[in-house]
Amino acid sequence: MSGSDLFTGTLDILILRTLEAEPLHGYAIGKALRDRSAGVLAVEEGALYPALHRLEGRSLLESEWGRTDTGRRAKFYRLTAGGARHLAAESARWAQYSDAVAAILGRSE
Amino acid sequence: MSGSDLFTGTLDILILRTLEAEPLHGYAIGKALRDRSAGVLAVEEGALYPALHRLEGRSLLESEWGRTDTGRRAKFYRLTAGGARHLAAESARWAQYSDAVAAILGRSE
DNA sequence: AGGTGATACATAAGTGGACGAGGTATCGAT
DNA sequence: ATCGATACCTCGTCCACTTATGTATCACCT
Repeated sequence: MSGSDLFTGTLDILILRTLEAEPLHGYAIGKALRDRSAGVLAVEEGALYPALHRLEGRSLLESEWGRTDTGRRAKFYRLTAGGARHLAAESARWAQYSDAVAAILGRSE
Repeated sequence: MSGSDLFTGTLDILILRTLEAEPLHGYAIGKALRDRSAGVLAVEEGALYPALHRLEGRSLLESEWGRTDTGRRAKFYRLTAGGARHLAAESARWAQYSDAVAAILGRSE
């Protein structure tokens, strides 16, 4: 409970969503999430890579080794059709869930 | 993965928030959350009671045996000062986090 | 030449919360 | 008398996340 950890279960959707626009390699996904959230979504590597393997194991992602712009070796992940479906479903579930929590917590204004 | 399970870490705040208005007993807390969220927040008893004990162990809650309106024996939980502080902090963290997730997921736009 | 920091991947041990399934007991209603 | 709802509890299991550690390459600085 370091105060900056993720709420379990959200990482998968965040990854899938990040890959919806374009294939990216793992490290770039972590960086993208951190940047786009101004540091709020600080994904630890020890959570990120297992998550990617997990998602690939469920065929929600596919991977392929390649090279970055700067010529570095990296594994690129791409969303599968199943992954897109899963993202849509889980994304809806998250929306419903966070609305419910917000309703309980009450708007802070 | 029943499709209605909680996102780990949110249960504590939901409980604390529910007790902010008035002391309630465990079973009533679960029911309140389920009712106020139209069934979205379905708290299993196997998660609820351990959570209450956990929170009491951290002195965020205090408990006392009593009787319900209908005369049934029940353990009533009350928010402590520390619990209120914890709720405020974690509630803010949740707001920040869910906003970040919403920004990534890009809903409502 | 050596050191540092960022990039890029990976796994292992440990923590801890939620689930599922079981249990006890009381009460009102059928 | 049994059933469903109320009200509590705990145990085993699973699994996501943390922390720590490891490999390796590359740019940059001194």
